[in-house]
Amino acid sequence: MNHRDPKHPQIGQDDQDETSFLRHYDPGAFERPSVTVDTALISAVDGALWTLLVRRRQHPYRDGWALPGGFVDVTESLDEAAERLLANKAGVQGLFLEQLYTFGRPDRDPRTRVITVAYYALVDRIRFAGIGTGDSDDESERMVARLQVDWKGEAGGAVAALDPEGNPLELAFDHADILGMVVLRLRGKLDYTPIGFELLPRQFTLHQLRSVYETVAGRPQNKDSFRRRMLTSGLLRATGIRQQDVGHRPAELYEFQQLSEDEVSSAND
Amino acid sequence: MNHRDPKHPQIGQDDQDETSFLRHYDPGAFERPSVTVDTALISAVDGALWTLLVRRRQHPYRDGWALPGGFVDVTESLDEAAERLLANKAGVQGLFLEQLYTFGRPDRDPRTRVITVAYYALVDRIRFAGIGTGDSDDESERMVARLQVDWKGEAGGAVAALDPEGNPLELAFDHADILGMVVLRLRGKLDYTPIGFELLPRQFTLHQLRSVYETVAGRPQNKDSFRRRMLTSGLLRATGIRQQDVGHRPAELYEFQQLSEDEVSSAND
DNA sequence: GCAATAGTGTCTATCAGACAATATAGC
DNA sequence: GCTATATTGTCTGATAGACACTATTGC
Repeated sequence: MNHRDPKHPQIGQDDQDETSFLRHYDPGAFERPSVTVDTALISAVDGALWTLLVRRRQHPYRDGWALPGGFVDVTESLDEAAERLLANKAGVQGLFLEQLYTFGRPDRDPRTRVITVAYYALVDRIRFAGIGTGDSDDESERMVARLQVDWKGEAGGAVAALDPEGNPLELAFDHADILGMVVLRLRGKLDYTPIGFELLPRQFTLHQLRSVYETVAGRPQNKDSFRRRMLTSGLLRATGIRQQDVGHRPAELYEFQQLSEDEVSSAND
Repeated sequence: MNHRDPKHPQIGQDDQDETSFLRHYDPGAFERPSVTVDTALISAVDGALWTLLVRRRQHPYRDGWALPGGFVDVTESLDEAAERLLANKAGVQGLFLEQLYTFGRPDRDPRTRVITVAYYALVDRIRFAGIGTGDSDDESERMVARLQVDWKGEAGGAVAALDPEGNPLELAFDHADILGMVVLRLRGKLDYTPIGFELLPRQFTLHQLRSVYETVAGRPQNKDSFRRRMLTSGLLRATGIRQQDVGHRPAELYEFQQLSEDEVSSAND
């Protein structure tokens, strides 16, 4: 924070007194980047990951598709900005929402320097279906898009987005990179945190849970050991309720439940 | 990116033409946050994690200690800013350097809204010793500080910094939170990425490697299985060289080497 | 009964932890 | 030889993958 760059004279070395410093501060007097928040709202449907995109109505990338986002208000935290923008643009609140990474290539926006703090949010496919068909507060056009993850041996990199018919969409800015990092993050956290449950409704079968894991991980999960792992993890609570009208033996429904350490150890009897 | 907030009129909905838009853009005309980069330079010495701090010479937190950092230049990327500031303040280049998290509480800096993109860098204890005693380009006072991680059962949270005599240091802003997140990140990546090697000189013994792992993880690592895991990982290359003057059977020195998949499989013979 | 999936029990390979035994340096 | 640590080999318990078998629904 000690900086002598003449472009930033207001926060310099020579101020002797705090109140005097604050009195002389002029926030508009030197060049600053803009800061935005962009959020990838992710769901898992039909064995693929999906996200919500907003049609751009101005340059650059006019008529292209972007992650819902916007400027950070000077009075709100980054988390609050992400919450607010997701509520405005997607009409959802209270989702799992976590900061992903900050993208700041100087040329990522041709207008001016824009640094974006990327977030991702997770939602179950039932709520996601409602979001995809609703309207934004600002009436901007929305679309759900399927993520096309074709990484070779070495994982990582940009991820394309396809419309429901399978046609590629033009993604604005570096949003394909953001989506790629979302997939990497999800895969990395899948086995060590309960993010899989955030993609499912409150009650679900073990089969549905495994399907979500396979969708996120991008590879099949062994059926037997997956069942064992989940049942002994202490993260599930059996409801005693079973599926209805499935044409085969109905599976039991489970709920996500974070147990205490005591309960975990006694659950392993 | 669709935003109607009147505080951001320059990037609005109604521009019909890109060049016209760019011509009318005025970057200084509305309220923007400042963006800084702060980097925690981390090393592992004597069974503890250490970092480099810079003495603040102005308000707020005058005479307190801060992570080396500074403003992001409008023409450079975030990674470049972190590289540049680390070179200026610590005189080191070419280290492992990775973005950590972006901290943006509106009140984290009383002067104005400052959003900081936190990075962490890793360095072996030999180079770190040189950095701690050197001088910054801007002649600001530097100190190496030991991280005191006392997390109870639930891990996470702020981490205190102690001077070499063990006295607590006053950390500026939310830098104790940044250091806490660094420790969390290191622990999370330790078993899945080769970050442990970044904390060691080019050649090292398995004992030294295990010591680094124990320092980062904050708990002992089983000696036998650690040796086995490392030797079968394909990440190590035996040099044939042995320690000198150690008063006991000298251990072999290894180097870090990322092998191809073929080499990994044949290394398991 | 048939089809389809849920759920249980068991065997095996792999790997971590524990521990014993041997090797090699300085003194 | 003595001390200290390196290095190797072996045994055991926990867990994942594989597979056989039973259970329960709609039709």
